[in-house]
Amino acid sequence: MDTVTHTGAQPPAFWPFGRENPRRDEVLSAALELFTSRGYFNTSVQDIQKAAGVSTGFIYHHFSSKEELARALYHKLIDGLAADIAAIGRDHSTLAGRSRALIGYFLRLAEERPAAMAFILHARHREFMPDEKPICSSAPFAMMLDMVREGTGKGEAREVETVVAATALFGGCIRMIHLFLDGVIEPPLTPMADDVWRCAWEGVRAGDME
Amino acid sequence: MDTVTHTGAQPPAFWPFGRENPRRDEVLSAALELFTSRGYFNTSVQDIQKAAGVSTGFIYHHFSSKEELARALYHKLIDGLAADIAAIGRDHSTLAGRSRALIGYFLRLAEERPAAMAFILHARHREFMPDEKPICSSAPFAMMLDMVREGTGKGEAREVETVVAATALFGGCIRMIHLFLDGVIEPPLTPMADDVWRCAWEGVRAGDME
DNA sequence: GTCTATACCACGATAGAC
DNA sequence: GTCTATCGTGGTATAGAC
Repeated sequence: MDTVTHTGAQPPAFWPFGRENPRRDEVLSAALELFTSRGYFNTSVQDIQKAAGVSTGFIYHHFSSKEELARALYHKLIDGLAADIAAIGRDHSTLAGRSRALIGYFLRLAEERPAAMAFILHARHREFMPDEKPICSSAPFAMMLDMVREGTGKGEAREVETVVAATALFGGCIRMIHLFLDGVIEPPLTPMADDVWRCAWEGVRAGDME
Repeated sequence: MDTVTHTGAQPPAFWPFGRENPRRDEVLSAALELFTSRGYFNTSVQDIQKAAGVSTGFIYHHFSSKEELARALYHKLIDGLAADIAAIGRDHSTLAGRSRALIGYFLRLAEERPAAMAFILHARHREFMPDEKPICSSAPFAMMLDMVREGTGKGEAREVETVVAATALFGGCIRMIHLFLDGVIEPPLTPMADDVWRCAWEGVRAGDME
C-alpha cells in the first residue's frame, strides 16, 4: 500500500539551500524567517542584513532590491515544491494514492519547515510582488489540479467540476495547515494525516452515494 | 428542505454601514476597498483620505491611528459575520443543515461583498494589528467549531478530532473562496454551493463506510 | 565583492487656524 | 469638528572607499 510520506528515490527537493553560495543563502534564510514572523513590510533590509550577518552593500550586490530578494526566495521555494509534487505524481498512479501522499507530504512539510510553508501558503504575495501571478495558478497547484482532472476522467472521482473536486480534496488539509501556522492547532500534525485524507477522499470518490 | 442561503427573518447583519455617521463610514468603506485591493501597507492615510473625500484631520479626529482605523473596520465585519452565523445556528438544528446553510452563505457573501470577505479571510491581520488574536480563534470561527463538536456528539458526524472534521467540512468552501478572491475562479460561485456542500458532507457524515 | 556612510523620500501623525 | 500645512522618523537604495 502507498505510504503517506514521500516515497521517491531522492529526498525531497524542497529547500535546496546552502550549496554554492552559503552567504547568499544565509540572506535568503534570514529573510524567510523574518518575512514569515513579522511580515514583509515589517521587515527592513537592515533587519535582514543584521540577522544574516552581512552588510547592506552585500545584499544590494546580490539582489537588485528588497522585492527582488523576496522574489528569489519565492521561486526557490515554489520550484522545490513543484519538484516534490512531480515526484509524487510519478510514484503513484491513482488519484487516491496521489492525494494521500500529497496530504501526508504537506502536513509533514508544515511541521518541518513552517516558515517555508507560511511563505508559500500564508503570505499575500501580490502585495509585495505586484507582477507575480497568484500562487494558486503556479506550477505546483496546477499540477495538483491536473491530477484531479485525470482522476475524474478515469472515473475515480465523482462527476463534479474540477475546481470543486480539487478544493474538496485538498481544502481541508490546506485549511488545517493555515490553522497550524496561526498557532491555533498544536503539533504534531502528521498523526492526523490519515483522518484528513479519509475525510477528503470520502467526499470526492466515485461510487455508492445515497 | 433547508435552503442554501440565509433563512432568518432579518436580513444578514453583515456590513451594517451608513447609519449614524455617514462620513465616518465612508472612510471605513474607502479603507476597506484600498486595503483589500493594494494591501494595508501599500495604502497610505492620504490615499484613504482622498478616496473618502475627507481631510487628514478628519480621519485622525475619528480614529487615533491608521492601525486603529483598521481595527474598527475589522471588528465591524467580524461582528456582522458572527451575528449571521448565530442566526444560521438558530434557524437549523442539524449539522447537515447548518453546514449547508453556512457554505451557501459564505459563497454568496464572497460574491456580493468580495472586499469584505477578502479583508476577513485573506488579510494577514497580525501584520498590521499585532495585538489581535488570530481570526480563526475569533467568535465566528469558534461558533462553527462548536456546531461541528455538537454534530459529532450527536453521532451525525464521524468520530474524528473536531478540528479535522471542521477543516474537512469547511476547508473546501474556504479554499474555493480564496481561489475566487485571487481571480483564479470566475463568478458566479453560488451555483456550485450544492456540490461544494455535498463533497464536504460526504467526507464527514457518520455511517456506512467500507 | 564587500564594506560604511549617507542621500533622499514617503509616510504617519500633529499643530494650530477657522 | 474639520480643515491645511508641516514635522520627524525610518526605510530603500546609492556612492564611493577598500
